Amino acid sequence: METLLPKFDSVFSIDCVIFGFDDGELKILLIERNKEPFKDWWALPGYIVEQNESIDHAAERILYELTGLRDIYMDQFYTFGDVNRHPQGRVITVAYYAMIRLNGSKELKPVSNYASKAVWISVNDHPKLAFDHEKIFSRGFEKIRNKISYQPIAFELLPEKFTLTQLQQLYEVILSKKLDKRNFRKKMLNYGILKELDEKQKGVSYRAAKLYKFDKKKYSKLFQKELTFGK
Amino acid sequence: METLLPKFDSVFSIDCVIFGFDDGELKILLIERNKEPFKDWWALPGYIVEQNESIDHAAERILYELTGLRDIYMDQFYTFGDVNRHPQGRVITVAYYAMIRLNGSKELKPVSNYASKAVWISVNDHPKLAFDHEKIFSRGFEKIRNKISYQPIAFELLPEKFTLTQLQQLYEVILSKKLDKRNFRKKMLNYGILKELDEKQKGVSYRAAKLYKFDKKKYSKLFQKELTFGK
DNA sequence: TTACTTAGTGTAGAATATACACCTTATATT
DNA sequence: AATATAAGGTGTATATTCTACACTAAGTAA
Repeated sequence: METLLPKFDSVFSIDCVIFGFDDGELKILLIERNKEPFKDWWALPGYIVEQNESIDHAAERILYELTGLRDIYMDQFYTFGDVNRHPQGRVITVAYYAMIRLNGSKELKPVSNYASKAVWISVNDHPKLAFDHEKIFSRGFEKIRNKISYQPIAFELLPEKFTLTQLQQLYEVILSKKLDKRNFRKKMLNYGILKELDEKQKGVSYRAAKLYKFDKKKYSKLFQKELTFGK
Repeated sequence: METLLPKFDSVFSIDCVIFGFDDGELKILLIERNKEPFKDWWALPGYIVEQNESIDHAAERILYELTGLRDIYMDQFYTFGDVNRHPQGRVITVAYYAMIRLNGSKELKPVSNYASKAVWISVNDHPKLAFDHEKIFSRGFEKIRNKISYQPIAFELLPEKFTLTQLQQLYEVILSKKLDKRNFRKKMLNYGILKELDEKQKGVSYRAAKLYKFDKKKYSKLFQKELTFGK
């Protein structure tokens, strides 16, 4: 174990709150640190922004290194800049969230040099986190909870083909409350951004549900109109 | 990697989009730079974050240095981290917005070392800005436009006592559209966050309007309920 | 065939949003 | 005093959206 705390100037880092949905549960990707400080603690995946990369690029890189996934929608949500948030010096971190499809089990890549492992852990049952990562996580969760209320971002978390019940379950875990089935379906179908497929769920031991696809074109038409106060 | 975090020649800065409302116009506070790069250009007020201050503190400090105002509500809205956004090196900037009351003319303090003057300029008619400040400004404007649709933040911009017409004008300039007088009043009064005063406007050459005050207590009760999707 | 489990559907009432025009009141002018 | 001017202030009918609520249909497993 190292004891000497090095001195350094200000550093930028990125931390990622990466959400996945599987088996009715909302999960986040956590790593186990293999370095001081907070060695052996769980933490959000994150790393230093390199000198010649944009912060968006850094976020994508970190996601890629951990999951092998590219071209995932990521959004910056807050920057944490308290003086003492990192015990070794001044580190300001820009937090991003991402939402990715976990089709069954999505294997995680062996992780580079700063983590011994990376796992998907249920948001409702996650361990204590290093640094101020609990704060970052909560804020990220809050962010998607708010966002889902006015933009159906939830599709990012579902497989390409999904049932309305799966969609509703996802809303329910993000919002932490039960929704009415009929009202939910009415509202979703009314948006006109779902395409009904000629296909049904397979491998279930009860009546199979219709599958739907998300219609990206209609989505952008609908939701790029800005929010309005009304006349 | 060892415990030593890499040392980069990176700098954090804060940039502020400071809104004011006066005489029916929405304004922002701009400075004229007296240093290279972008000497003599207009820019958003901003400065380097010091080693031992939080980013929130830095934002407040910058606002104070320019306006002499403290305890103003400021909110971080986005962090800009493109590699080449600053011609002299890597500068990542955290952008904040603030809204302040301009009662008639609010005099600005003589500005410290990085600006020759600071002035209020109408948002609809502002000069070209240095760095990527146009992008920062637009994003900040967008932010308050969205926010005002679900939280009546506009009160920050008005004098303590105001008329409903003033409030409506402010909404109109932020949203860039005309609103219906009766519907606007109905909605605002329904929120229950306005206190009608026993006082009228003075110094106008027509029928004076009733003055209202913003009721902070009722506001927090009402708007701390989070946004919901409904049942 | 029966039991089980989830899929799928409609309607009525409440609340909210929208469209729309005229009289009132205070001041300034003659 | 009378008149002109300019903004203040108000109500109602219609459309739209939100909410609450319960049963039948379809497929699978025993």
